[in-house]
Amino acid sequence: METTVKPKKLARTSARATGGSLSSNGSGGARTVASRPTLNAFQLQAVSFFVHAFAALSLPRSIGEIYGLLFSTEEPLSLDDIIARLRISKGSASEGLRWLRSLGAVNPVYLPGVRKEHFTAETSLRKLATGYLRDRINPHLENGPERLHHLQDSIVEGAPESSFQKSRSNQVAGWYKFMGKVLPVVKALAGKF
Amino acid sequence: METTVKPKKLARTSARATGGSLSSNGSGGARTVASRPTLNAFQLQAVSFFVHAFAALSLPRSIGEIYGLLFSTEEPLSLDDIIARLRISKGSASEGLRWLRSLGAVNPVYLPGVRKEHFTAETSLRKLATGYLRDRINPHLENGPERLHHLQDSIVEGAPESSFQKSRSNQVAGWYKFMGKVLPVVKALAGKF
DNA sequence: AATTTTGTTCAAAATTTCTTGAACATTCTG
DNA sequence: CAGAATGTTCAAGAAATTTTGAACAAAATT
Repeated sequence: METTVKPKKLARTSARATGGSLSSNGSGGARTVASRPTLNAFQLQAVSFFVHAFAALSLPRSIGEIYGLLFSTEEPLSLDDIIARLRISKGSASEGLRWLRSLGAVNPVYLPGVRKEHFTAETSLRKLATGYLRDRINPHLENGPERLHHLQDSIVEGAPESSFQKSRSNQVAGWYKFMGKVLPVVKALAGKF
Repeated sequence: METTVKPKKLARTSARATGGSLSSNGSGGARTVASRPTLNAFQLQAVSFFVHAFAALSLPRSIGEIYGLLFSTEEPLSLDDIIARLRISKGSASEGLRWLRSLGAVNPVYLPGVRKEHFTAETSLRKLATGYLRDRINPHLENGPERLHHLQDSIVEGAPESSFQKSRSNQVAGWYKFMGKVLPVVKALAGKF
């Protein structure tokens, strides 16, 4: 009957196989510009790995797939390469690439004489962490001071509960201070990897 | 035309007002055990605050609401108190409370002579962070070594791309080391708030 | 033991998020 | 410039998650 607590994502149904229809190719990857729509064993593992890892951050599978493919491929790949290899739609690939690019998780590569834009994966943890914090965490922290003020302004001076409420407000203020302390440390540590 | 990048959640439609139908009550909160279904200004702000904050972690709004209510209420509240005040279903309240409890974000309070289980919010950042890391992050890190091995095992020794693939594997190994370094530091810093 | 109180579970409904695919915009090539 | 190549956008469909509500289980009271 499973009486144990199961704090995962409150999920109940959940299920979306990592598989799909990614064909594997004995060995070959891309050559100069790549175009053959198969993944080698390493690429398959990498895609699976990053789909899982990105899911931990509640990011869509397509983004994990794209990053995993680029991470595991030495040659720069174009939008069409990605579409052909991962069998995802143009729309997903385009939006996914944009997201990764804005984060700094993917680098454009200029290939002389080649029209299509090509990309490789950024693997510097410092850059990845910085980009993620900048795009996904900071936006939530920025209006922090304002939100804290809202909280403080809603306290009725003199009311019996005001003392309790003030201590809670201070608690929140402390959390913001914590974020201010911990984020730089994380970035500094990330720089070493 | 907004040509600027907008890496948020890839959301396009999105919209679910924070408001809802939480009635505000001039001043009064709960008395001893609470049961009047209104929120004071401070509680309203707190609920809004935590719904927003939890959303940053992709957690459902009901969980943010419950934690926000408990955080902003001095008296312990029961399941029915929460339902009445937040106007959410029994199911949501029950599952949300279970999730918060298993994380350690909510503490059961024993009130002599009272049947219903009552709860207060845990506000120690150390406990909150520890619980979150334990329940949401560690599970993803635990099978890390195994996943890393899969990656390494898929490398074909001697193949021209094996050198590249090995360097990528090492990259991943480094990331796991980073997590091993940074998590303890975060916990240690959290202890001070 | 029957009844009431309290809390959990889960199928169905509501909502949100993601993917697709085709239309559109833009840039390059001949 | 016309046509082709490349890439973006977004409405509609598909899929996943969250919420609801009622049935069920467990514990306490009479």
